[in-house]
Formats: sequence, structure tokens, C-alpha cells
Amino acid sequence: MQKKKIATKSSPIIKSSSNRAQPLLDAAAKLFAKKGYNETTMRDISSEVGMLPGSLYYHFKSKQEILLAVYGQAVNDLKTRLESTIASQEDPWGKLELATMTHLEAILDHNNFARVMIGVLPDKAPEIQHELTTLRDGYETIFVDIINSLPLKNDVDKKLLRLMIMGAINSTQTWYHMGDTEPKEIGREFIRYIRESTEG
Amino acid sequence: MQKKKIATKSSPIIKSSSNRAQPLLDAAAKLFAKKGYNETTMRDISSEVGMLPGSLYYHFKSKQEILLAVYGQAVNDLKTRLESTIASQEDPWGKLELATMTHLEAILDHNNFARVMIGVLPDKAPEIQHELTTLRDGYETIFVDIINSLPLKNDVDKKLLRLMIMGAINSTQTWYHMGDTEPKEIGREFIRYIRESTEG
DNA sequence: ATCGTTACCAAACAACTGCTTGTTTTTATT
DNA sequence: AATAAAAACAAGCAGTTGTTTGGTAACGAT
Repeated sequence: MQKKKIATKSSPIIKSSSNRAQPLLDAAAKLFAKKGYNETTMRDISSEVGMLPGSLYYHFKSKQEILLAVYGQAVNDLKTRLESTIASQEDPWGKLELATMTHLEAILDHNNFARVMIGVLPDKAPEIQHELTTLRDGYETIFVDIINSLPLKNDVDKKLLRLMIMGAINSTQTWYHMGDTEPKEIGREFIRYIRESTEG
Repeated sequence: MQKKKIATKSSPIIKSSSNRAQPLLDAAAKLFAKKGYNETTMRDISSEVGMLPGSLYYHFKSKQEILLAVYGQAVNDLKTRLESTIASQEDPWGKLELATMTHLEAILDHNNFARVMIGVLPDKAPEIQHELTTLRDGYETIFVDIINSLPLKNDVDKKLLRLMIMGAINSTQTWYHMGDTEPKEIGREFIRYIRESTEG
């Protein structure tokens, strides 16, 4: 017989996770986004949340699991926000523009989780590379779908076009500084520089 | 064939450097390109060239200096090759296409030095960040000049267009696998996806 | 009151990092 | 053959890394 659990109070559906697990992830995301994954130490993270290094291991069983959690949360948040944003648009090009602008706002305006998902490449944590890539792909699906629905000249390679756009978008993180052109504006321009050449 | 040996031990232009300094840089470039700068240890490099770790310090006084040397060599090689390639072209758009194709060939076909200059961002070595950025900028000048000479619609932001193109180009390193579309072809397409929209 | 779980601290560990030091071998020039 | 410089070795140092272990205070439920 299995032990029957009478749920009195807590809901153990998701692990344990106290109220301090989230601040911990926030701190990790902030540091990963600023310095990179390998350049951030467990001591960095612990001191950011006001804990001792060893205490982190009560909440997560390894540094890799922290990165995985950050990635997961980034995908969830961004995907949801993006889908609800483009839902209002009918026109595929409009959708692409909206998606690009929203994505750029996320990675350029202090959304540390999004910045980590985009900026920390899966191969920086080889042992969980596959999981990270899967999460990333789950997000990129949005752009795949949008671009596949685009009316294009038939000599335009949709996959190559998508990789070009994503590459341009994601590399903004390396040069953008607060005070530059607004993220929204950058997104609008990027799409404009491509549309007339490829639309069919 | 015959080795040209001049009695006078000349070549004080660059430091000392024996014949093993270059293989050492080759090994470093290979490892930096494959695993990243911080993820590559002095022991990795030394074992790749068949030396003991300490012996590296006869040729370079620090790990950072190795990275600096790789960067420098990458800029020299690539800039020279690129300039002589585009010299034959008169048309600015033709120049841009040629430059893009040549650049892509370099970073996608085993040119480890080019891959390091593009893939290892200056902030990964904070203490020499400024020197690395300067070297990078010296290379990007080529693209700045080409794009400035492009006949564009007057509502096209040249700087933004350049950053878009460079971003798209340089991020190919994260998804390209040997056996995909030829680097040249990728470059040709990228420019094609932009030209009609921006040309004026 | 007792118990078990939660959430942390305190201290350390083994492995790894870039780098230094003193010594030996190799090479080239006389 | 002698000599000095160039090039590499052998060993280790001090600091950092992710992680482990054992303990303990707090607190709600029994």
C-alpha cells in the first residue's frame, strides 16, 4: 500500500522551493547576464542573495541546475508574453515586426532571464547542452512559425532568412547601450531593411 | 627547399620568437576557437604543442598576451586578404558582397584566428579589453567604409544597417556546420535579402 | 513536549587555475 | 671543443573553483 498523503496545507506539486529560491534565481540570472556563466561563481551568487556558498545547495543541487532553471523561466516568460503580443496581429509581416520588437525589448531592457537564454550559449555548460538547446528551440519555434507563414519570393531560403534575422537581433546585446535608439525602433528598422527585398 | 640562413640574426621587429612560437599560437587559436578563452587552460595549450605548462611562459608572459597575439594575427591576416579581395571591385554593393563572402569563408572554414577574433568577445579578458576592442575596430573599419559608400535610401541608418549585417554574419558561427550551404552562398544571400529594401 | 522538516551556517575538501622558480638540455657560434 | 644564449623541463605555490559534510536554529504538527 502506498502512503496516502492528506494534503493539509502545502502543495508539493513543484518540488519544495521556499520564498528564497526565486530571489536566488534572480541573482543568478543577473550575474549570468552580466558576466557570463563560467565567469560567475557560486560565491558570487551566494553573496548576492546574502547566503553562504554551501547554502545554495539546499535549493539547487548544482550550478548547472541553476542555469537550467534560469533558462526554463526565461522561455516560459518570454514565450508567453510574445504569443499574447502577436495574437492581435493578422498580417504575418506585422507579427514578425511585433515579435522582433518584443524580443528586443526583453533582451535590451534589463530582463536578465531573457538575456541569459540568448547570451549564454548551451555549449558553455556541456553536460546540459542538450537540455539547454531544447529549451532554446522551444522558444525559437515562434519565429519559425511566423517566418514560415510569410509571403516570400520563392528563391528566398526561409531557414537562412530566419537565422539571419535571429543573428542580427541577438547580437544587439553585444553593442547596445542604454540611451541608444529604442529597442522597438531597432526592431522596426531591421524588419524594414529586409521586407522589400524578400517579400513576394 | 633550401633554407635561407643569414648569419646576422635579424628580425628584431617582433620580440624574439623561435619557430615554436607560431605553432604555439596555432594551438592556442584552435583551442580558443573551439572551447572559448576562459574554458581553455594553459595546460590545454601546452599539451597541444607538446610542452610542459611552464614552458609557455618563455614565449609569452601571460595567457592574456597569447590571446592578444592571436587577435593581432587574425586582424593582420584577414584585413589584408579582405582588402586585396575587394580592390578589384568598383561597385560598392559588389564590394560589400565580396567582403561578406570572404569574411564568412574565414570564420566558417577552419580559420581559427578569425574565429577567435569574432567569437571571443573582448570582455572575456577584462584587463586587455580595450586593446582587444581596438584591434577589432581596426578590422571592422573595412565594413564601415564600404557601407558608408553605399547608395542608400535616405531614411536608412547606416550604422544600424552595418550592425545588423555584422550581427547576422558573425552569428553564423553558432549554427553553421560543415556541409551546410557554402559560406560564399550564405554571404551572397544575406546581401540579397537586404539590398533591394535599402538601396536608393 | 516532542518530532520532523525546512532553511541555513561553518568548515572544509579535492581538483584545478595561472604562474614562478631553479635547473637542465639543446642549439648555434666561435 | 668551448661557450653562451635559447628553449624546455620538473616541481611546486598560492589562490580559486564547485561541492560536501555535519551541525543547528526555527517552526509547525503531532
